Amino acid sequence: MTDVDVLALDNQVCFALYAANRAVTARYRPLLKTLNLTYPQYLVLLVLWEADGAGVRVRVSDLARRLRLDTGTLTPLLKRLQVRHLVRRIRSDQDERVVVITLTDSGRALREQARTVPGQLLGGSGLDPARVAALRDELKSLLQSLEDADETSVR
Amino acid sequence: MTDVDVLALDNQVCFALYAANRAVTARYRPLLKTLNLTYPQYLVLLVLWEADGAGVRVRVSDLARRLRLDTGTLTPLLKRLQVRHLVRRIRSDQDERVVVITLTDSGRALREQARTVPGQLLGGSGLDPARVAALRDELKSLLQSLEDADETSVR
DNA sequence: CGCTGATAGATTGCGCACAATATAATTGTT
DNA sequence: AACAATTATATTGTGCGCAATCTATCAGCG
Repeated sequence: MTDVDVLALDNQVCFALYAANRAVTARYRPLLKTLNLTYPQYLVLLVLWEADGAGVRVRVSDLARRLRLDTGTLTPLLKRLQVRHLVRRIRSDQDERVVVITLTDSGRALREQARTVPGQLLGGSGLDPARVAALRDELKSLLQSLEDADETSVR
Repeated sequence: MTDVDVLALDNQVCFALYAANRAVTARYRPLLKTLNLTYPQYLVLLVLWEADGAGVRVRVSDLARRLRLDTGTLTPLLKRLQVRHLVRRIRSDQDERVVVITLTDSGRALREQARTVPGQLLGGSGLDPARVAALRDELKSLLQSLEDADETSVR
């Protein structure tokens, strides 16, 4: 492969990622609109629902690590969910630096309405589930590679 | 598959896409920082550089179509590039609704500095070019499927 | 010509993303 | 105990990304 090809490939794959990501979240938008949620808010709730079922306490930093977001994104997002009484933000007694996020009953109840969301997405798109799963695994692998590289370069 | 699996964060392609996209653009950021560009600004310039070489006029709507962005994103972005004298925004004489975007000499010159950007990205990450190319093709195919579905649903 | 509908772009407003910085609490060290 | 370093979250500011709305222009048609 020539240098030119490598340069072009970089641009192509990054743009493909950029465009595909927006196309997919655009596909989510009308579905989540019925729950009055944005896509990042939905992701936060996915983590909270999962932890709630397992009886695990979720701190802001847990959400940050799981979703690869920082507090500049999460704090205002969580405040908006709090205003809507979907979550509570409670400062920990043991360590007063920590804020624990818990679901309210409304937040817990929203899970039932959200159950139908994933199915309506790819199900209604005529996309091959096996190919989609393979793509997901490639993306996870790519993410892992990038994060591993960051780790080692920092040390 | 149980309901729990469907809502599990790790099982979602969309999250993999979302996280991988941000990881890749984060990888671009320090490189583009040396040119004082953001990733969307860089994408706009890629289109302009390409059209400039081919002697093609680029309208705002051309950028919107190519990059899948709307004017609410593009207009302020282009104004910022204009303030920095990288592009000109000229309203067409033939059709006064149209705004044509042209490169200034500085904007054209920036292309040389940008040449080294892509190679440093995935090339320096020890990722297999063939796998990256396959990923690009899958993403393009996904994007195409989603856009085709939108087309038909509109009619 | 005057009207209607379509088209191109701009504007406003909201919600992310993220860098940079700040604040407060905790831990480690001496 | 005093203090430096670390950790957890919050705040501020900038730039997307997109929905909704607006203005101006153009094209078609009686």
